Amino acid sequence: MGARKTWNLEQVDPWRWKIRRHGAMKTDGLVYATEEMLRAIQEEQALEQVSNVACLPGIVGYSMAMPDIHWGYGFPIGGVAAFSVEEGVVSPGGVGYDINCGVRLMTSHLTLKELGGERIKDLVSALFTNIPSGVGSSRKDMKLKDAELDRVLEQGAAWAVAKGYGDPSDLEKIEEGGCIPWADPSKVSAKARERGRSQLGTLGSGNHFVEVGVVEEVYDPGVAEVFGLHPGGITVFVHTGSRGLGHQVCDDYIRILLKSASKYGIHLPDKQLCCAPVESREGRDYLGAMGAAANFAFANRQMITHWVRETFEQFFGTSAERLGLRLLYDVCHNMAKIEEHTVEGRLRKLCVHRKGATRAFAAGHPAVPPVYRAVGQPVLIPGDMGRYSYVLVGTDRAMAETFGSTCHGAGRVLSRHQAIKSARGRSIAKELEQRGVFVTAAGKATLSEEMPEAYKDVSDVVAVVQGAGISRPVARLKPLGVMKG
DNA sequence: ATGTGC
Repeated sequence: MGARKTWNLEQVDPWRWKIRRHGAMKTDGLVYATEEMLRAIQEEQALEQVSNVACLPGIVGYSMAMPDIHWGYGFPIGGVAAFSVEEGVVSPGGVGYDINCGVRLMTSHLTLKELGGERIKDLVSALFTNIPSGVGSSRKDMKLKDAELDRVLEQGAAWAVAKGYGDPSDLEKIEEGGCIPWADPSKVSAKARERGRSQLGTLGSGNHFVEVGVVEEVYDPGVAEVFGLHPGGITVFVHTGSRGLGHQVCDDYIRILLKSASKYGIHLPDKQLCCAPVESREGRDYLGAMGAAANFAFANRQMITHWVRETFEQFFGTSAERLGLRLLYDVCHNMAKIEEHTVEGRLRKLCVHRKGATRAFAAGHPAVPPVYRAVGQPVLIPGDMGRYSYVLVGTDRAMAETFGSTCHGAGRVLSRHQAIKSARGRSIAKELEQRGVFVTAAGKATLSEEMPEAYKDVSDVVAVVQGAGISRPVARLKPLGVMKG
């Protein structure tokens, strides 16, 4: 990656830092972080990636980085960048390998009392039995035929609901209603289809998880009430994406778009930023395939939600309705979407890339479900498995400044390799149990890779987006039991 | 993230 650069960062306020436009940059970079966080970020060369993104044609506003920024393929993880639809580009590196990786949260009528003692262990074990997880996990009983897979890729979560996974009322509580309408299954390669065919309804590995938790603290009682969050209430997080299908789509289109730079005369400071004009054939094809992979991920989370409900029904011997297991919301954190935003007083059509960043639309926005429109979009921020997670809400400031975007999680501080090294000779499961969190994982190295110290303290990340005003805390959740992939 | 790296 070359010699480490000394960054000329200009502090705007305690939460914002500007990278002044230099070299081939077409706009400034804007990093949301505290001074302390910035030191760690600089060592990772993620800031060079923020500058590189600012060099791409048609960028509108700043090349931004959220406080959970770290190094990624081409674009940093935690990156937000918007491009003009007419003159700008779309880039697979700006979305990431796990297309529509995202999080959903369920609330319930259950309280801590009903999960006391050893019960949480049995519940997590039951989830582990009912939801396929781990690297290469598949469902042998469901190898989708091509026509059926096409419907998944076109309809997303609605396909799953039509098949009996969950309730039609779930759909209104998913970003985009759980369906990217411009998805084009015909742009998804045979190889990607083959990988996805038996993986629908599986969790995957790494930081993907199902987590049973409890509402520990409410910061905004009014909004929490609207979201159905009450202190002591049991919640369930589902974090997963588009599995091998989305990975293959990304791989396929990186290969295709690597040829677009010379064809369209785009200067790339880094080949990993390969991209094509939004309105070119290659650009439209990628968006179509990406939308299809996103719909696969929506269907995936919907199916897993159904099995979570079934597991709770078996475990507590009563219906999911009586348990009140209702979907609060489902957010995407690896996506590029065509959205309209007001820029310098003018309404513009933009291709907004959020890679490891969450949409955080404010109250009143038509894309916020009617039930939440008066308060704003729920923003789901999982932390590491030992500490806590947050629910935030979108703000007007986010609309004005970040194209309605905020952070997506804690962000790594140790690489997977470093984490494994530092976990050697320890039992991460035992350490977590001492902190009151029961964990189980499909992969042998997963618990080491995912141990709490491998991540920033998510409360520090949330403090930055709160301080900057681009989202507002509603509640903090504590994990009780986690099933990892 | 990933049928996980050359």
